[in-house]
Amino acid sequence: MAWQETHKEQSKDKILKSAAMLFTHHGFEKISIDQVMKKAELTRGAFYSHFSSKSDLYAQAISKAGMEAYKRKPVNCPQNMKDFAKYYLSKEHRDNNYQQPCPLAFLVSDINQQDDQVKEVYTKTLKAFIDQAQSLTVNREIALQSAVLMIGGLALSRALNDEKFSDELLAACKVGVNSLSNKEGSDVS
Amino acid sequence: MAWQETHKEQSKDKILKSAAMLFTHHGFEKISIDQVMKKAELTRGAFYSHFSSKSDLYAQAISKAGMEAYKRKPVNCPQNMKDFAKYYLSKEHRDNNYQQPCPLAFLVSDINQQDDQVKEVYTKTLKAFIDQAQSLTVNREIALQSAVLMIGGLALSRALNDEKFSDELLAACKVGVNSLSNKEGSDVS
DNA sequence: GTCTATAAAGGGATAGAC
DNA sequence: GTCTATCCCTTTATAGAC
Repeated sequence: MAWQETHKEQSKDKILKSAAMLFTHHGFEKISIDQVMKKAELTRGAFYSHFSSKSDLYAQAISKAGMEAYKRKPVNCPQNMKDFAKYYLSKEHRDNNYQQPCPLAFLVSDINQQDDQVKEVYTKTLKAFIDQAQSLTVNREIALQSAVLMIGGLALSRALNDEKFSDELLAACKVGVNSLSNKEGSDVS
Repeated sequence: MAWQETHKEQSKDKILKSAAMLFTHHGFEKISIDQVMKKAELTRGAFYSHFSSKSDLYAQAISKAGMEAYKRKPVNCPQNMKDFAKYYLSKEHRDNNYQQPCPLAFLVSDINQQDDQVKEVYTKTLKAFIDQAQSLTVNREIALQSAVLMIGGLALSRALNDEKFSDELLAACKVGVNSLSNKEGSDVS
């Protein structure tokens, strides 16, 4: 028999999904609890039956967004680094055309301002991201460098108001990830 | 005869210096105009004689912090990419031990939430950063990749609550920048 | 130009009815 | 568990004296 969500679990899930999207796109400070609850089709007062604070919501929302994307799932995940980078470093991802963009890139400099619960969740998510990269390249150092090129490249590209420059940056990062993967095996550092 | 700052220019300069440090360390939203003015040893009311809004201050503060660091200055700037990366990807930089850290890394995901004036200033600063990198590596694509490894690596390292992991990430980025520089000339992609 | 005082708005969190 | 109403604090921005 299929899993039945209770009413409370459904509400919490809607709040988390709304929060993940809003926070990722606009950052922690720019989004109010009221906006999150409105998007979840609830009212402010109901919020504290599910979460102890706005910060608690932030941590759980990042966890949900990140773990759904990077938890080991053999099906429906990229089969090599080139595909991973192409998907990740796309203009669509940069231009908010993914429904749930990657919180690692979109929120990277937000995290340092938050409490330890949030930092913990972010750290776990980055580790999952790097595990996924490492499963595609074997070499850990290359996985780390590729992760920085992808997450850092996407984050930087989003901060620019010069589209040509931003495109150039994304392209250079894709080339960088590909050449890192290609050199693997050829030299053992 | 030496340059004489007027009283007004001195005040504005103190405000900008205070704002650059506070914003870079704590982000735009976490810092109030009051905090900036207190650090500059002035009061809130005086603020609007110098700036039209908090956002205006943000743009000018980022510009000051960034341009002082990356405007072409033949003296006192790194002579090769390895030294540049060593200085930039240091634990001291990550751990807030530089008086004026790099706004490109510390604020990267903050910028997308701001108005176009701020994005414009950030874009100019990144271009100056990349020009400096390019003057040390010649090849533009390598300069772009090195910039992402440095800025993205530093930004990511600051978001983690696992110090060993963070150290490992910084180290991998340093290695990455160095191997990019070393391969230059050897292959013409 | 700088100060004190205050207007005006927004948002986190809580109280109590249903 | 969810609702409405509200407390309370912070913060941006402005007014007016000096």
